[in-house]
Amino acid sequence: MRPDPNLVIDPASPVPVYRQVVDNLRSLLVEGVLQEGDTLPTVRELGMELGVHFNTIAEAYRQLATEGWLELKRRRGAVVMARTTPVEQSEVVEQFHRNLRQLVAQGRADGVSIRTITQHLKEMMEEFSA
Amino acid sequence: MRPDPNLVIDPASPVPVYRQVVDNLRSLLVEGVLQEGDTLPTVRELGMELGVHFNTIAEAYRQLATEGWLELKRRRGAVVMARTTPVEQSEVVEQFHRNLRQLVAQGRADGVSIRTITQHLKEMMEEFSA
DNA sequence: TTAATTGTATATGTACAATATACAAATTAA
DNA sequence: TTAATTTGTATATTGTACATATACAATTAA
Repeated sequence: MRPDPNLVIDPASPVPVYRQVVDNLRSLLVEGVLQEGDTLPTVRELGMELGVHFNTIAEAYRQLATEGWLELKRRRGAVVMARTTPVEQSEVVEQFHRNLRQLVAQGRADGVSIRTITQHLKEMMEEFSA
Repeated sequence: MRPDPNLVIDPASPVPVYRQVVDNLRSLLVEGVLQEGDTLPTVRELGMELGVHFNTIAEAYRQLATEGWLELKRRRGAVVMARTTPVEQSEVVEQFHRNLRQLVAQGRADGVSIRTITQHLKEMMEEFSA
């Protein structure tokens, strides 16, 4: 079975397409929407659907394979693997903190109200307890 | 006076340097660390400090000027302007939501624990009520 | 008026993103 | 077993964007 991840990519974004694909899929993997043993669409299928060349998708899959999320076999497509989460490192935490700050700042600058931001942060936290 | 923003840039990051500078400064602007009337370092000063070419800094300043944060005058340097926050738009909010999701996913994939993430999200919220 | 300081404009080298195309492996069907 | 098809891979090419070098223009100060 090939669950359609229903990705949102923005061709106008400064972030390269292959990385948008990586980021989208990583979210689904972390959240468990895509689980061990699931098979992703073929590079050609997903490329067609997103309107980009299949090599761009292949690059994204390779990146996720490097991160330990996927196993790529010829003809069998990309299969989601079991993956052990790395140990928490302070440097990574600091990077996370900086990125979060900048994301919130970007949102506020773009007009997202403090109320809305708070709401989304809260939602995000509640997903964990659930 | 020229407050030193004390920016953190990572030459190894895939995010281009000029955008790292933009993101860092935008945080300081949104948070009010840099306020109306403040003057930023000259492009050559900041470039020297960060070890990049001054044109790279100029590009960042121009970006922030486009966003309405800075006014650039020859010889007078970059001056922080009063800026009216745009009205909240649903599309922007959705983008913010996607970015937040991806940031958290990235963090979890890199080993940041749910506990740590929750802690940072909470901190961020508390900054608003303060 | 002259000199120094600063942002701007243009050109260039380099790296990376995205594609085109040919190839190799694995499955399926005859 | 063999041939055809489906897939990911490898390599080359093209275009775009990042970063720099360098010359220029404007403004301030001496």
